[in-house]
Amino acid sequence: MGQMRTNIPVPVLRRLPKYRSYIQELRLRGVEWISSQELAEALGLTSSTVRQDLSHVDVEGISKRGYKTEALAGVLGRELGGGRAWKAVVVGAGNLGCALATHREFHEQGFDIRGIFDASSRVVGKKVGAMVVRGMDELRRVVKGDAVDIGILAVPAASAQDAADQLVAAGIEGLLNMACSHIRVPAHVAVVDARILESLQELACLVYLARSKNGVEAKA
Amino acid sequence: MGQMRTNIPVPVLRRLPKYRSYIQELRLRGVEWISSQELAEALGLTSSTVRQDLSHVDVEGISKRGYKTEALAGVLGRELGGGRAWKAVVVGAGNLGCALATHREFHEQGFDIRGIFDASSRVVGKKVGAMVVRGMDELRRVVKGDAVDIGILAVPAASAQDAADQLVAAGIEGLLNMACSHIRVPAHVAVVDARILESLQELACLVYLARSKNGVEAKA
DNA sequence: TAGATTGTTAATCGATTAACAATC
DNA sequence: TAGATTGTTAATCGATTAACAATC
Repeated sequence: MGQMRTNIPVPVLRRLPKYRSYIQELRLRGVEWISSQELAEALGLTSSTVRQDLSHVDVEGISKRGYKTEALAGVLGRELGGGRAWKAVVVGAGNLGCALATHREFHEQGFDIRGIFDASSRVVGKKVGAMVVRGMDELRRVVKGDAVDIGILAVPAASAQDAADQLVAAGIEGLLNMACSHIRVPAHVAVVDARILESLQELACLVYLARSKNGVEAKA
Repeated sequence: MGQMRTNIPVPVLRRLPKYRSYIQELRLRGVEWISSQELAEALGLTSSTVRQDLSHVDVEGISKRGYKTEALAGVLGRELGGGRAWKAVVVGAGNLGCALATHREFHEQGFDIRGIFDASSRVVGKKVGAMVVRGMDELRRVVKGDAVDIGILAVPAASAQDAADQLVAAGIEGLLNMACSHIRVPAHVAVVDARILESLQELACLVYLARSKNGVEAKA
């Protein structure tokens, strides 16, 4: 089984997917070697940061040539996928929940969506890809029975805490919170906030900043 | 018009939405005052961090009582919304694109989706909420005509760069990239990666870490 | 060989935390 | 008043960057 390192600093961990997607692109273009300098330029980092980051990962570069893209792609895939298929369920069968439940890239990256659930009887029974939306009363059985690791929370902010409680009660170990809402869980459950709205707000701040730097007043 | 500060450190900026959603919840519960200590406990921070963070924002606490939730909610809303409606378009009318185009919370938080576009003639004309999917040939006219600020990129990784290029050519100033793919843009265009897959991977790492800490071997 | 590039150690920078006087 | 809590300054911690010997 692939070894996932557990001692990589979070900032590094967050950059690894960036490296991977860029390396993937390079491989498609037939590029076989890449230096820390080139990687840094492409991703907006310093070559120092790149070399430090890659030192956390089981790959060796070669002086004067850099890193082999094939080796990098392999090791980053193993590192990030954790070498295993993670099982997940989606709670909330609105537009976003359905989109996530059928998102191909999740499956390609080792996340296996085992079901989609919704509290509303109006959507229970609806087909979503190859799945059928089930009621929350079935959540526990599926999570326990399939040994599901992760719950993806795609419900409105107002029901996020309630849905989270049910997932935790069902025995889930990790929660991806798509809602823009603070949820509380016991210490043994990991939570990551997807922060879509927050990303949009960050972007708005950046645009605003860029405009004021250029002395341009806001449009309109 | 609301003043958005442009000199707030990024880590602080990223925590502000967390404060806001929690404060929002407190207000619904009728809580009028909150201390830095209580905020810190609820959000998993230190009271020191909370006070430092709030010092970047135009709000004053009162000794022995803390901060007024109403004042906090107001100032955080202004700070994050930027006091203006940002105009955005969505490119990519797959599940994710449609979900984002009709996402209520975006509108509530001051993001006005002015259109949804797709390169495939098979989906052009499809209804998405109150909108109709348009072809990429109309993108430029809409972006220029409506003075659209932001483009939301919800296309497959393989077409992300191409779609980004078209948005940039149309005159967009900021890009929210939902694809797990590295895109390059001119320096005057801001990009924020939504990192959904990455969040899921981070979560998997956390779950893995928690298990190994507890000496529990991976399930199955 | 000479020059480029790695891996790693040391220096810098910035964020978080601790501490405490001011104040309600 | 006495005690709690802010706002802010100083100390600590960790991440990023610079520098450079090793090496291809």
